[in-house]
Amino acid sequence: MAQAQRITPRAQDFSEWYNDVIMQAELADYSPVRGCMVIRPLGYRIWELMQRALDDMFAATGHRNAYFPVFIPMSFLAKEAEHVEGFAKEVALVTHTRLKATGKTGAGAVAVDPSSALDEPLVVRPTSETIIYAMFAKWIQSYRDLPLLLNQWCNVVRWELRTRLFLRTTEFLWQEGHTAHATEGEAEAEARLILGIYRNFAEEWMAMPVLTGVKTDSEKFAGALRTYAMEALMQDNKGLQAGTTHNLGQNFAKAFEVKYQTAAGALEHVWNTSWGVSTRLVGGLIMTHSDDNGLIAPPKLAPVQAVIVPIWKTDQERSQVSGVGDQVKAALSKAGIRVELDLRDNLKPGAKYFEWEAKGVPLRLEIGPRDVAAGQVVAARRTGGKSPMRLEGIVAAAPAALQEIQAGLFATAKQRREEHSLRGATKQQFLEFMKGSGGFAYAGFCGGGECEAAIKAATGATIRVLPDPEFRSPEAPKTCLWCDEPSVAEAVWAQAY
RNA sequence: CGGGGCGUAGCGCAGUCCGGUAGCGCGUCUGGUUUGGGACCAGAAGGUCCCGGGUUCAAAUCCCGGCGCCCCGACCA
Repeated sequence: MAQAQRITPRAQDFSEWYNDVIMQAELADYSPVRGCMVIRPLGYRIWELMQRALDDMFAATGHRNAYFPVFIPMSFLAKEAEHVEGFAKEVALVTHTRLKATGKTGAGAVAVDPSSALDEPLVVRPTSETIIYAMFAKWIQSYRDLPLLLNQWCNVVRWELRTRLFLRTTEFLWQEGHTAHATEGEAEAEARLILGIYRNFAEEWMAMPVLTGVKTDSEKFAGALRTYAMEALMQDNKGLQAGTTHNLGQNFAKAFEVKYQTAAGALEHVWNTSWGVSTRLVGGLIMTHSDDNGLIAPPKLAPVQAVIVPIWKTDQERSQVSGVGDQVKAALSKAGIRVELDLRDNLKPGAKYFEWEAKGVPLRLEIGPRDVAAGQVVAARRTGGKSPMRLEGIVAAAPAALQEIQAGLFATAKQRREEHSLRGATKQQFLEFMKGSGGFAYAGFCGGGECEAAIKAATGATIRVLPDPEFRSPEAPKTCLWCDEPSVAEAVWAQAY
């Protein structure tokens, strides 16, 4: 009996499981360059579906897309003090513009042409605040030019020491929104608005429950006044920062002289925001839903939402079930479902089941001679369960099943998160929690960076977020988890990616 | 950047300790029989054994030096 390669079970080794799922679902592959990955068609399709949904939401709230260059003058990065410090250790530089042939063969056939050194090296963007606000300075003169609401979809490079497919790669894809406003209040409202969009996207499209809130100083974006984030809990009970929005205050406006004239005639610096989500979301999607059989894609983001697997013995049966398969495919396709009909005859049906399961397809429709005779298909859900589905009502029943799967994934993930959340713990309980299964621990925080650092040193856990009101515990904690001084805010702690 | 593991056919591995002409499973190709949960038979193709140097009559195997990748920790979305 031929057995394809198995996926390492989650319980045995979560990291290996994660890599196995990606490889077997053919979402991505390692590149010849360390820390970089190739996103394969199936993985890229998920990203495209994410892009489309988010892009529509950005557009609906008045944002427009633009594109800024990948190369940034090195001097730009130095203009905002905190920002440089944050990124200096991980920027890639372009220092030369030419190679030359050496006349040798093999690896030494080309070499850097020393005469082509750039006077000022170019930074490969790790993020685009500097180049974008340099341009904003040109474009913004009057309060009539505000707000300026831009977004760009692009790649960025951060020279990470330790990489993981989708979660942290040297080059990754993302969107970065950049806005300029007349007042602090408007910038603050923008940062909160986008955080809400991110949360909505995570919950409604990814079926991934998130906590939202504000980051502490030690975790905020380099150069920001305040950073907001959404945080999700993965199946290994580690937190994942899934998106951030920043109120940049006037830090960059001052560094890049982005000024506007008010209605009263005064000259003032603008207030900026920036915000982003990346291909890391694909990693979050994988680690939220998938199981030991492979990927589970939430229907709304599944590249293939339904696959039809015909089953036959004789040629006559084959043409019969294929014919019905064609009809079902056409009908579902017309109903807006992304559907495939798997007519390969070199694989037995069972082999196809395993393959499509590994690839995360939410709904499988099996059609055999007995089903044709009965006027039905057998509908198997990726999340478990098989049941007959009448052919006549299939254009309604299939979308309904997909909706149920989508809702079920969210409910399951949310329940798991709650089961791995600890509220009102003592210091001792907290330590045991972090040493044990881990998860989100809610506790009082004195606001001191020393306590934050001490807890990180002791447990590896960091404050993921000071949660927004709707996520806070019914009763506010009165004292700091670590030092017992009065608590200034409830904090959510977790070991995180 | 430290610790661990690994580098042999497209993929997963054995062979390395103890040197002697390159193996297994899966996949691929051809033909046939199959198909309601990973098909079977027969045949075939496919390898700079990570790279460089050394020892030896002889190196995947021993010695020296590199490189790469994965996993774990410190730093980060």
